[in-house]
Amino acid sequence: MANYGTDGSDDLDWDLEDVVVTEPVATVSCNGEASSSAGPSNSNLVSHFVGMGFPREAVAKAIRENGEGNSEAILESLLTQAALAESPDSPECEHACSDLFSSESADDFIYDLSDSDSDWASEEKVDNLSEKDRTLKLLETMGYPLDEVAIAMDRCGPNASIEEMTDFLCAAQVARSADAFFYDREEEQNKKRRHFEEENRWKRKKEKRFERIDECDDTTHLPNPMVGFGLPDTRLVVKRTLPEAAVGPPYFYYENVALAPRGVWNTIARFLYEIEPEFVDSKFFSAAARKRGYIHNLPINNRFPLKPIPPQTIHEAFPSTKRWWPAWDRRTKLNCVQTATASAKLTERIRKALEGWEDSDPPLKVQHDVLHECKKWNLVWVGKNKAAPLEPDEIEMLLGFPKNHTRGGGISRTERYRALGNSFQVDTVAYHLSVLKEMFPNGISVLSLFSGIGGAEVALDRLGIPLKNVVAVEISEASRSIFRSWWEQSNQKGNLIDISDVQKLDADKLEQLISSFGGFDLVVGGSPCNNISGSNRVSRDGLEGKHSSLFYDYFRILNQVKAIMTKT
DNA sequence: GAGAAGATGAGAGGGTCC
DNA sequence: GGACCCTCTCATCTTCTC
Repeated sequence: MANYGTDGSDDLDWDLEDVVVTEPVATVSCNGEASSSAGPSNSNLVSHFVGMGFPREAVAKAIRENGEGNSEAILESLLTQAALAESPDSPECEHACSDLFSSESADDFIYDLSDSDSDWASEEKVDNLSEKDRTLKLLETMGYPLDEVAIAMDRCGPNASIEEMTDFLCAAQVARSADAFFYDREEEQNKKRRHFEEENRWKRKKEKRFERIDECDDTTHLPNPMVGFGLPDTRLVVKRTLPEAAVGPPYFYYENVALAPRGVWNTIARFLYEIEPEFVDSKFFSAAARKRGYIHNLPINNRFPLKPIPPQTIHEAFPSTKRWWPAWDRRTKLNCVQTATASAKLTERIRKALEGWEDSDPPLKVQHDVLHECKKWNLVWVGKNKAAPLEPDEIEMLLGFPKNHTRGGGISRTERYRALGNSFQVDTVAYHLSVLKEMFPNGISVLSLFSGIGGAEVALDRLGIPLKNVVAVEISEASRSIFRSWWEQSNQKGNLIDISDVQKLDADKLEQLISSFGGFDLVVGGSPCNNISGSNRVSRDGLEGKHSSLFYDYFRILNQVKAIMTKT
């Protein structure tokens, strides 16, 4: 049920709104000649602004002043005109203000007083009060809020008459109403501006789309469902022939977010031998979605999944949540695990929103809002009305890492979330890399760029492929520490070399590494997505962004490795 | 000062309706 | 086919806390 104000202020706002709506027309219509000047050449523009609610004459004037080509300036001018027409100094507003002191209003006060039979109005009691208290009670009985009366008494002094006090209170109310009025007008203007901008945005979008069609179609069509070149237990229907330049050695495997800005995947593919990306959503491998694109030169026949098959639904992954899961939350899979997590304040707001609906489902609006937050932040139900973000160890499980993979060793909770949010989904990657098992029974040498917490290495290890040599390049000290810790704990027999920055990995260093290892069998990595991810609200600059431009280092290093290995 | 917590949209694709 | 709405997204920046 909606709550309405009880102090009468709503009525006041409605009255003012009625006055306001009529004013711009009356004021602007003074320029009657303007309407005829809007010639046929700009009739569409006139219709456009008239459609937004501006008077035709005002539109014509604004077009004359700003020119047809500058629609934003026209809008500004129209908004300014409307604001001036409704300013408190204008005669129209004075009229509106004077209404507040009209006889009708006074009648209301009288009615209130005469009709009052409360104890407050009892003559006997009033007689017993001090002069100040009597004034206060009288004004309150007249309908003024107590706190405002107190302020008025303070400002007007103890000896002020009732008339002086009512003058002060009326003036305060008028001022407040004017504020509300201007706020409303501002809102209305903002609404118009938003509407205008939205329309322009769509226009630009449409134009861009046609421009693109004219030039070349740089759109990447994401498959729906996003199953890549095939899933376990499904018949492979995809056949591909790699360009000659793409054929290994070494094999390479590149990963990034699927939902990149337009043109990004085309550019990546262009640099990586024109190989078609394989777009896969990890929800087909686990209980959480993770839409990623992979470009690789691996065979795609005879892949097999990691065993045991991980939980495929939320309830399989977190059975204890089933008890608390509301029937109206029909999620079976979680959304993409990201680097940030929900705040305690949010989960508190959810709890409070659901309290009071013990015996029935909350209203649809509440359900909708709560579900929106649950999906956005990947919340699960851990108690009555208690939604909670995933714990880091739960995310480790969802992503296919061993329990406590990121825990301890000086790694903070925030660093764990960040590192996990940036990593591979191990089961998905392992499915693609599984074809290497037959080829490298005695072990594999891996150049792991942007290695993070070692998703690729964990996948190879879980596939049973021995890690002979691993050169891991990762800028985050925390991630390097996590990976090295896993390497030591999992009793790896091979060599691990870690390097802190891909930009330090030049041709000389690569030559040195290749000569000591006899070459790399696999170059794997997912370059930073910071400037590509849809979650980035500040610098989604695509492949030219500060972080994501490191893709070109992946390309550079891969080419250098190929060149050096061909030479030797 | 470092780490944690909290607040902050926009862009792109897909679905639905007309 | 276009308009509109909904959903989803490997994040970033500021403020708070210790």
